[in-house]
Amino acid sequence: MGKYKDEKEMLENYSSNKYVTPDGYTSDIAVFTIELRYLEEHKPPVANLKLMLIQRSEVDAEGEPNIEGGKWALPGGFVKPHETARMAAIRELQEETSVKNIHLHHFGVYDDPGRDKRGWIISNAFYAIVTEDYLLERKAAYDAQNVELFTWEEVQKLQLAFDHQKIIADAFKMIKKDILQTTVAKEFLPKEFTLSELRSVLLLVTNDPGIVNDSSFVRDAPKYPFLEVVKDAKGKNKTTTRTAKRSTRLFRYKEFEPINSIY
Amino acid sequence: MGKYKDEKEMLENYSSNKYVTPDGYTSDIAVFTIELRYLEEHKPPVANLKLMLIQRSEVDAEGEPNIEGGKWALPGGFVKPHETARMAAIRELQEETSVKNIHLHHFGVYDDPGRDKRGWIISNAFYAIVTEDYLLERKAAYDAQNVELFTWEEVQKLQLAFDHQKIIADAFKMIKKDILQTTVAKEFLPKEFTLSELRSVLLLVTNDPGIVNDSSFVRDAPKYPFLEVVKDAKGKNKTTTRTAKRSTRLFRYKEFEPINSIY
DNA sequence: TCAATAGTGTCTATCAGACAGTATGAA
DNA sequence: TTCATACTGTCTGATAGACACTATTGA
Repeated sequence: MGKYKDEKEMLENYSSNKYVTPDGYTSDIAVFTIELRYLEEHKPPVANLKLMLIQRSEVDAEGEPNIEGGKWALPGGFVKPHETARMAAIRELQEETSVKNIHLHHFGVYDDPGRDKRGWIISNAFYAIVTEDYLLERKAAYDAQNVELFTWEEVQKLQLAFDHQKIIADAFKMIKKDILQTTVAKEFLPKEFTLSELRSVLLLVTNDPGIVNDSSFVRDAPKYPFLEVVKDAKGKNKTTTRTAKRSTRLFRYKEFEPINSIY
Repeated sequence: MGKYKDEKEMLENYSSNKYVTPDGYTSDIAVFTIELRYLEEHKPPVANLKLMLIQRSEVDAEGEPNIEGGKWALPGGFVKPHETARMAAIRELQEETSVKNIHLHHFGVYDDPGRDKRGWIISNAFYAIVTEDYLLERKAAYDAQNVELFTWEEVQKLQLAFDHQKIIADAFKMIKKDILQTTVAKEFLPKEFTLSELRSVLLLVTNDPGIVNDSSFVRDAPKYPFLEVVKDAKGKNKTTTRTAKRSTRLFRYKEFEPINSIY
């Protein structure tokens, strides 16, 4: 028989000192936006996939030199006790961009020993999708130098903090895959959108002829099981003229995720 | 100016005591196997997706009552410093099943506060795929009571340790999705396999008519861009009679992962 | 021979890609 | 009227699902 009489007593005597434990548990968030630029009236938008980065300050709150100061990095921070990594990511996003109710997707854990000079620090990587207006609004509130949107090509040229170059490469890979294989594209679009708007998002990540050819796309898209045309009270198709002079149908996503087999 | 003259000095004074840190960082592995049972000679096998669980001992090495003792659980354990969660998973798998070079896929992080009574303990969940013979061999070496293979239906009836019920539910969901959307099915099959063997794996996770209908499947499968027929030295199709009296073609996977769009 | 699995042939409806052509409405 | 975008029509070849049929071989 052991020295504890039951599990309760055993738990009270449990100490994490028995094990070496991590020095920190963090969440980093790759905040994506697709700029849907309506360059001219009554024209479909031009799309651009961009990532938000912040420039780390040279000194911390106490005036000490900041770790990886001056470099560009993903927003994020330490997970507090009684929080999950996801909760921390949501909190950090609110603190840093005042964005709520956002699509947050966990896509990896980064725990290479040596990824952070401060010690054994584990990062949970999420990507978030934010509409452009949120970020533009928010950017004004910041020191303009500190927050910037970058395309993948631009990111590659930057000096990034920690292993964020790797995290960001994975984030772009994942989001491009997810746009094609899930219905996340909806997070980049208004609730009700035209087919040309959807198409401009998809063209960022594929050159499939069925999407490149606009008449094939408009023929097939209304049959997708996860899309539906928006009707008004009288049962007529709801339309807009923001992408063309001729009024065009609006679509929305249904609440359901298809799974597409490779076989 | 701060009290440290450079980053080096600052790092030397960095202490993780500034933050509350996790009490443990672990990896848990959902070890799957597909029993391909060749019930009769010259017949296609019957497939069954099973998960390996271990029964936690009532007392630990020191004779103390073990946390969640007696319950069934995923194999796994603490990540050591200078290890990644993946390295720990590989190590635990070797220690517990002596299995090497196995397909390991990270599919989630479980960090709900309160998921482990011992404190703030984070688990990285992986699924692994192991051929049946590995496990059968290994099972003999264990106390027979301790290791068992379970189907999803069987798992649901068990009392499981920690939040392993949730992790396992996610694991089954993920592996079923991955079998259809990636080429992991190959991990369940011999290097060279017949179409009926592949079909019996796929039938576990789909009832798509193109796979259910055997003649449609054999017509289309040779055209899949990630499959190829195995040729012998003379350029003739390599065959086997393990699934039929008539000799049948062998296939193998090519080194490439297709991505299938829902659009 | 029969039974069981592998594989082929064929029919029909649908679909994909290409592209021509029509509809609409602001300028 | 022109032009750009939103659609519709149509042609052709490929594909999907269904299912009948042939091939092979051990028992």
